[in-house]
Amino acid sequence: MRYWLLKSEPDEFSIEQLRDRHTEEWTGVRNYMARNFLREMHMGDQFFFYHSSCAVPGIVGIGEIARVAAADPLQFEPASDYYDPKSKREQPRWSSVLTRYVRHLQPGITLEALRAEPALEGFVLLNRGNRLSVFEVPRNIWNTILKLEKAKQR
DNA sequence: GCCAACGTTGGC
DNA sequence: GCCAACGTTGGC
Repeated sequence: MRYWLLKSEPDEFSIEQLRDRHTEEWTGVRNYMARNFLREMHMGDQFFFYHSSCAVPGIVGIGEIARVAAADPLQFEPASDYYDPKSKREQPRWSSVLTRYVRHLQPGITLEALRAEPALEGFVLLNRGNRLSVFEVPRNIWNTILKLEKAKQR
């Protein structure tokens, strides 16, 4: 099993919405590196749900992959912001996975707190200028972040 | 709202 | 295939 991080602006789609709907198609990824990661995901892989471009950015919860990548339906919807007129149905350019809610982190781990943790030095998320919205989380980093969550419960 | 970082586009 | 211009992301 592999671990991932998925970013979303909570104004667009939040962890609360994923909790309420149980599952949701993770659409709208329009970057080739991010898309390639989506295509590597397996059923049961877990991911950190990250809230970006908001008052307190950070990791807010955990989800899992409920279905492997398939054609992102929005690329064929002319009315969608994510419409891609160059994508062909015979060979779709963009992919989406089905995500399922697992749990909130309690408490969430803010970007500020992540940056303050020496063990996380070198984690892609914290790299200067990182804009990728989908990437892998190494197992040791995953475990470190879960330990941080536990430590903050005391 | 600013701006650094960086991916993408398109002219050549 | 190079690379300048442009657009987007995302923290602050």
